[in-house]
Amino acid sequence: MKVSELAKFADVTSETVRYYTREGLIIASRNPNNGYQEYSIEARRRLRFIQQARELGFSVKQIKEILDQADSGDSPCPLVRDLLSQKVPEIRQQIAQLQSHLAKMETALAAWEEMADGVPNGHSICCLIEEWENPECCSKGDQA
Amino acid sequence: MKVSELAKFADVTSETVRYYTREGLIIASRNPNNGYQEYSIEARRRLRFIQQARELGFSVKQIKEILDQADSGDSPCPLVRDLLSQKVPEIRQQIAQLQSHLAKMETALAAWEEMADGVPNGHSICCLIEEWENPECCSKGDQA
DNA sequence: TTAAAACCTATGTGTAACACATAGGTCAAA
DNA sequence: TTTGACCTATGTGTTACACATAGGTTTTAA
Repeated sequence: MKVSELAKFADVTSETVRYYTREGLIIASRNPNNGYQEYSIEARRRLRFIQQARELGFSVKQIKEILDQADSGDSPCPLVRDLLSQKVPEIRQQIAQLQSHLAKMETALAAWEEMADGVPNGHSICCLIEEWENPECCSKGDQA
Repeated sequence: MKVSELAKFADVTSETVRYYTREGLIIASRNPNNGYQEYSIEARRRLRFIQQARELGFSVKQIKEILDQADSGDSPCPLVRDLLSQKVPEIRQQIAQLQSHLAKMETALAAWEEMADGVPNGHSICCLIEEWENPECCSKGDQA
């Protein structure tokens, strides 16, 4: 199958297929008549594998390592387990950070409901942001 | 103050200070004797503002818009509120996605505890990933 | 049959927010 | 005075593609 056929099959763009091919994650042969890329059923399986691994949070580089290991005949499973258990605490931290952001943003938005819009006055740009950790400046008539 | 002094003050690298300066978020004058960048107290305030806005999840580009608006004498507060209320649902979705990832990863890791490492066998690369949505293939002695 | 539409190719650029390297000028201390 | 720590500008690398360009190929429709 050609690039766009494989792409449609996996619901990605042709660019993505070409990218994975360039990076060596998918192997293609050449149609000698026109130089087009030719993908086999095997390529389709690999692309699905790549998608699942991406969904699990692996980077393209890491997936290449996994595929290379599998291609060389070794079991990639220990590597996969290793990478994944490293990733779990990272994800946890990302979630915690986002939740903290979200809480701050919601607090700020709620506090700003009844605050007037300050005009920049030389020592303050936007008190909404500058005082967002203790939003009180604007409500005291501290405007320009 | 010079680049590295400002950087130390705000606990960022000199590169970051230079980057913000290049992008026009911070304004510096030139020391005519040696061509060095000279930052004022005002620059320090702006840098702190930038850091707080970044912590709130604003992009550098958005912060530039906010600063430009403030510099032109208009209140940036409506813009800030607008951007922030757009951001809240995005963050929510990011959190949901990460939590879904995390759950999948933890399920997979737990299921893999007792599974043998499969060796790639032509129709499977790493069943840990390929079957991670219903992890059962490996436990059935489905190895090479 | 032919011409246009739709595909393919390779190459290069852009994205976000910096980090790092290079090459060379400047300044403070020993 | 020399050495080390600073500064300058410029260019490259990062991630995972998307998009543009220029040109060859294949398919479809008039």
